[in-house]
Amino acid sequence: MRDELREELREDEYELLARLAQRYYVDERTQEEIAREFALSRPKVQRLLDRARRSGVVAIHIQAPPWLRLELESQLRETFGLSDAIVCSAGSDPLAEREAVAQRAARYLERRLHDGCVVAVSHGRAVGEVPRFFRPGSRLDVTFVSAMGGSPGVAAPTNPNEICRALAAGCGGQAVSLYAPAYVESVEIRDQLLAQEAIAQSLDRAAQASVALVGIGGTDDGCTMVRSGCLTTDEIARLRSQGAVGDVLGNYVDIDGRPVASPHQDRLLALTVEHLRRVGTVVAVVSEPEKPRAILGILRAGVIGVLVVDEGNARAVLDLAAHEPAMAGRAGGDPLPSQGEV
Amino acid sequence: MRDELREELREDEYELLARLAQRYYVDERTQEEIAREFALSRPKVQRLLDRARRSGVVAIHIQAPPWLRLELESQLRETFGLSDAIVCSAGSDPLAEREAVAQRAARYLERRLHDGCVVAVSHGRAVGEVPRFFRPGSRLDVTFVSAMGGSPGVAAPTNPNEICRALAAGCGGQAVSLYAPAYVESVEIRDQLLAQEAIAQSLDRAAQASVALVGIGGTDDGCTMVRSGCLTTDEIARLRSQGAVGDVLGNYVDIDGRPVASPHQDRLLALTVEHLRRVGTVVAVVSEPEKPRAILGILRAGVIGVLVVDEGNARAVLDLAAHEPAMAGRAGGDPLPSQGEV
DNA sequence: CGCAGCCATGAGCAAATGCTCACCGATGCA
DNA sequence: TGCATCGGTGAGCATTTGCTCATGGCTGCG
Repeated sequence: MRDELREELREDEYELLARLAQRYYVDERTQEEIAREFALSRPKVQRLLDRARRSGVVAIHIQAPPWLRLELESQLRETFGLSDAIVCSAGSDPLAEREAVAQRAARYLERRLHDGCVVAVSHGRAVGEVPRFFRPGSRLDVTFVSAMGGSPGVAAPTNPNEICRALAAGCGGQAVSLYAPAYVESVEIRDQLLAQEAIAQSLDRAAQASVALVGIGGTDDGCTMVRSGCLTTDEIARLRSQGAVGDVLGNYVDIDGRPVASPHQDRLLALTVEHLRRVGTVVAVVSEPEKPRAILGILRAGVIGVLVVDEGNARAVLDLAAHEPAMAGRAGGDPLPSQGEV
Repeated sequence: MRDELREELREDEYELLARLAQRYYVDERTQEEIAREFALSRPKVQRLLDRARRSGVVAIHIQAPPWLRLELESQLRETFGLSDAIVCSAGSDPLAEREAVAQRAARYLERRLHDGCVVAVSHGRAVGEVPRFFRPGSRLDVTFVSAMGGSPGVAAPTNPNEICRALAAGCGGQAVSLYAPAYVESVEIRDQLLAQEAIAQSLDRAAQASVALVGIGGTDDGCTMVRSGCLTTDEIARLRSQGAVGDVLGNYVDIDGRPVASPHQDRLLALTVEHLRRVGTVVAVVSEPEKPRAILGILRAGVIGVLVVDEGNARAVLDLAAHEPAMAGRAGGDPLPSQGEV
C-alpha cells in the first residue's frame, strides 16, 4: 500500500501532473480553481493530483530531527496495529536508553492524560523510571492504581504501589495502592485475598482504568519476575519450555501471542489479559536490550495500544516478525484478534 | 507571503510538529484521528500542521522535469496577475525557441478550447508557428476570427487570416477572415472600411471572442509592424520617442502599460485594448529575444491573461519589473487596472 | 461487423478541512 | 492589587475534498 508501482509517465503527462501539483501544493489553489484553469473537471484534477502523489511527482518529506525514528514507528504501528509507537535511540548505554524510553513515555502520558483519567500501573524497571520524568505543565486530577501486587524482593521504586505514588505526586493526582503480593503460594490464598474488600476494590478500580502503563517482561533467569522473587528459576524454566516468551502483569504468552496456560496463572494477583483488553489505551514501556521475542509475543497478543521502546528492540521485533510469521489461528499483526480462544 | 520567518522551534515542539506531519502527510490519517491520538483538539492539529508547513518541517517538493520552469511561471503569475504563464527553455537557437513557444501555446489551446469557442487571432511570427503544432486529439468546433487586418508586405503564414485558416484546419473548426489591411493611410479610409458590412461583422465577431491569441510586438526597426509595411521606420521612431515600448494588435503602450495616443491609432483596423479586455482569456505568445520592455509594457496594460514565453524573456521581464517600478497611477502588476484612463 | 467487458468520466453526496468568532487565562502595566 | 491587552483555544459553520456510482465511449474478441 505504500510502495505502489511507480508507473512510467509520458513526458507531457508528467508535465501536466507537475503543473497541477505546483498549483495545488505550492501555490495553494483549490482543486476547483485549478480545474477551471486547466479546463478539466474537478474530479479529474483530484485523480491527477492523486496520481501525482502516488507516482512520486510530489515528494513530501518531513524534516524530522535525526533522533526521531518516524519510519520505524510507522512500521510498528502498521505491523502490529498499534495506535501509536514511540522509538527512542539513546546510543549504547543501556541505562541511558532506559531513561530515554521512560522520558518519552512520561511525555506521552503528559499529553495523553487529562482530568478524571484512571491509570492502571504495572511493575518493571522501565516503568519505574517514568515518574522521574513525569512533570505535566499543570496539575492533573488523575488516579493511578496498582494493576498487580507488590514484590518484596525487589527495589521499592519498581513496585507498582511505589510507582503509582510517585506518578501521583508528579501531577498532583491520587494513588490507589494494592496491598497484596503479586504472587502467592497457592490458589487458595489468592482467592482468600481476592475476597478481601480492599484488594478486590483496588483491582476492580484498576480494571476500570482508561489507560494502563505496563512493562513487558522476558523469560530469562534475570527477568523481573525472577529477580523480584515471584517466580523461581525453575518455574521460569518450565514456562520457557512451555513456549512462554514474555509477560505483561505476570500473564505469559508464547511467540504467537497465545496465553501460556500454567498453574502460575492462578497464583497471580494482577489484571488479566482480558482485563487489559477492556482498557482503552495500554501503554507498554520497554527498554531492556534483547527482549524482542517477549515484545513480539505480547504485541501479537493484541493488548498493547502504544509501544514506547528503544531503537534496538524496535528493529529486532520487526525483523523477528518478518522472519517468524505468526502461526495459523492468530494472524500476525491482526489489530483485533478474536477473544474466543484466549 | 511565501518566505515567512522560519521561526525557531524548540526541540520538543519540533518533535510534535514532525510527528503530526508524519501522521498526516505520510500515513494519511485525518486531522480528527490525529487529534484523538494526540489528545488535542482538531483545530489545534490544524494549526500545528499549518505551522509545520510554513516553518519548513514539511517540505513539499515537486519533482518537475528539468525543462519546466514552474518557479518562474509562478513569479510571472503573481507579479502580473496572470491567470497562467508558460515558460519554455529551448536552448540558444532562436528558431528552436520560437517553435518551442509555439508548441506550448498550441498545447495550451488544445487543453483550453472546447466546442463553441471563438478565438480572435492576431498576426506575428510566434503566433504564426502555432498552427504547425496545433493538433487536438479530437475534432473541435471552434471558430477562429482575425482580430486585425492583413499586411501584404509580409510572409503569408504570419498574417491573421492565414493563421486562422491553418488553426481551423488543425482542429476541424471554422475560420472567419477579415478582408482588410491592418493599417490604412487615413482615418477616413479606415472609417469607410469599418462601415463595410463584412468587415464590421468580422471585427465584431472577433470582439465577442472568448479567447484571443496574440503576439507582442516591439518598437525596434525590425519589428513585425515595420517588416510588414504597416509602419515606416520613421513612424516607429516617432512612437519610440513618445515612449512606446511594444504593441498588441497594433495598439502601442509605454513601459507603464499606458496606451500611447498617436495618430497611427486611428488608421488601424484591429481590436482595441478595450476590446481585448472584454475577451475572457487573452493568450500572448512571445519568443523573439530581447523583447522584455515590450512584454513588460503590455503585461502592465493588464490585458494579458496567459503568457507563453521563452525563458530568457521571462527572466528579463521579471528583472525589469523589479528595477523599473511602474509609475504612479498604474500600480505595477495591478491585475485589474482601472479602465478610466485608457 | 456486432457485442461484451473495460476503463475513464463527471454528477452528487458525505466527510474532512479551513476559518471565523467569542471566550479565557496569562502577562504586563498602572 | 486591579485592569487592560494579547495570544491561544475550541465551537460552529462554509468550503473543499474524497469517494461512490451510473453512464458512455473504446477496445478487443467473437
